[in-house]
Amino acid sequence: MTQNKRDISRERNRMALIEAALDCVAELGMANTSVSEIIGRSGLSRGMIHLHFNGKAKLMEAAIAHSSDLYYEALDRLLEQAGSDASPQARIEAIVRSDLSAEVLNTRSVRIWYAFRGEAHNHEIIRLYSDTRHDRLRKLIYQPFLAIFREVGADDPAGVARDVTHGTLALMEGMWTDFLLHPDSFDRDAACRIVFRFLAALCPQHFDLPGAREDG
Amino acid sequence: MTQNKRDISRERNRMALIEAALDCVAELGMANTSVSEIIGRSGLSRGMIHLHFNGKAKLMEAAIAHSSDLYYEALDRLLEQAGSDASPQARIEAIVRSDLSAEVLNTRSVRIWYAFRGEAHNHEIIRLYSDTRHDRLRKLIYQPFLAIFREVGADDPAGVARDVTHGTLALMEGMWTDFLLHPDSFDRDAACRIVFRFLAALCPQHFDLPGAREDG
DNA sequence: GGTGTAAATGGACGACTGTCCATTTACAGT
DNA sequence: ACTGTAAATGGACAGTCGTCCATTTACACC
Repeated sequence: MTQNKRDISRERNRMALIEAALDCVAELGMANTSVSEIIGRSGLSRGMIHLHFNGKAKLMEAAIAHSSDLYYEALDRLLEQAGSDASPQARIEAIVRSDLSAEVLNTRSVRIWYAFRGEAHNHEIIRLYSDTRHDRLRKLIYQPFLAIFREVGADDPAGVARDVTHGTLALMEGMWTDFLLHPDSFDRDAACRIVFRFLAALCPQHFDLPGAREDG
Repeated sequence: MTQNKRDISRERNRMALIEAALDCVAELGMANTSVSEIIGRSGLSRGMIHLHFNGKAKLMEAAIAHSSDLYYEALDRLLEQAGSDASPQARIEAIVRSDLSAEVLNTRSVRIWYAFRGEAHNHEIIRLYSDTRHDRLRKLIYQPFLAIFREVGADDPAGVARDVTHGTLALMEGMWTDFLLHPDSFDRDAACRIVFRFLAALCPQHFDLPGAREDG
């Protein structure tokens, strides 16, 4: 068998350390995440971090990688169940709704994400994962926008799609920040509505929200 | 005289500690900002932090307060020179341009801001200053939007203005994040253009950018 | 100039940090 | 059941953390 009782135990302990580290970051922040805290939460012994990761720094790198994986998995799951053969506007809507859903955007995930990013300039790896995540989301949303602006015969569909993609990502980023600072009063529906109101104004034929454009 | 040589020296040292602390946060992040580092940068002696602030925690609180003041001052200065008797759309434009200008948004300021906010949930004071800053910006931008949507006779001008204000702030927030992660490749003009493109789509009569709306 | 008082110094202090290794434990293969 | 090997333990270790205070310095007032 490829999975010994040993290997299973090893892998389980490895993951326990990563999860404990992420819990720690979410609750206490980067500054207060110590080896002792992580060990205490995992219930394992002190030497495990050095054994599995060769030090705290490498553990944190594994933690950011895992955190990124969790984000992708949740996003993919939601997008898959939304259907991939939908219209461009439906795909964009699904992405926005997924990115702002409770499964992807919650207290734990947002705190971890901002804690890591607050230290991005000190750790190459964090920047790398941050960029990868951003690029992937950008590509996912750029294609449908490009299709839309080609369809309506825009002068420079690629340019417009690029700008609108950039703006839409910035909008979602801002909504994440809102959630970080006020998780209790945050209104997911309102956040979606505002994003769609902006998109409806930019392409009323595709996101036909009544009253999106109040002027003109 | 109200300002002794002593008082001046005292105040100068106090500020030196705050500035050193902010430099530290900007360069090393919250996690690596230690008393020793701050002292080293300020050139003062170890006991000064306890003497002036009664501990590191209080010094950091003073630092976030000072950082917030710097933001307001720079923003006010730019808005004042833009003129306050301008049209609603000109005022909004001035706010957006100021918030994305080099004076307000630079490597130091953005790193400090995100470092503090990454730990917001641990420190009541940080959340307080973050909220205050956000509220102030929101009010500054809400009024002109309200004027615009009243002027065009929107069904629910207050509601629309609220949503558009929310979205515009989120957009700017997203642009700040872009700058944090890629200060070298960040394009201020492009960032402004994208914000205005979105606003032009929402109210074409007021932000008449050619080609803002490609569809409809 | 002498004196009182506040500012400033810098080292001592215990607590805690992350690393690492000698030891123990437990599973896999024979 | 025995043995070899990898996993896991938990304490020792040097280094750094933030706090605090006895001492020195320097200014303001008389």
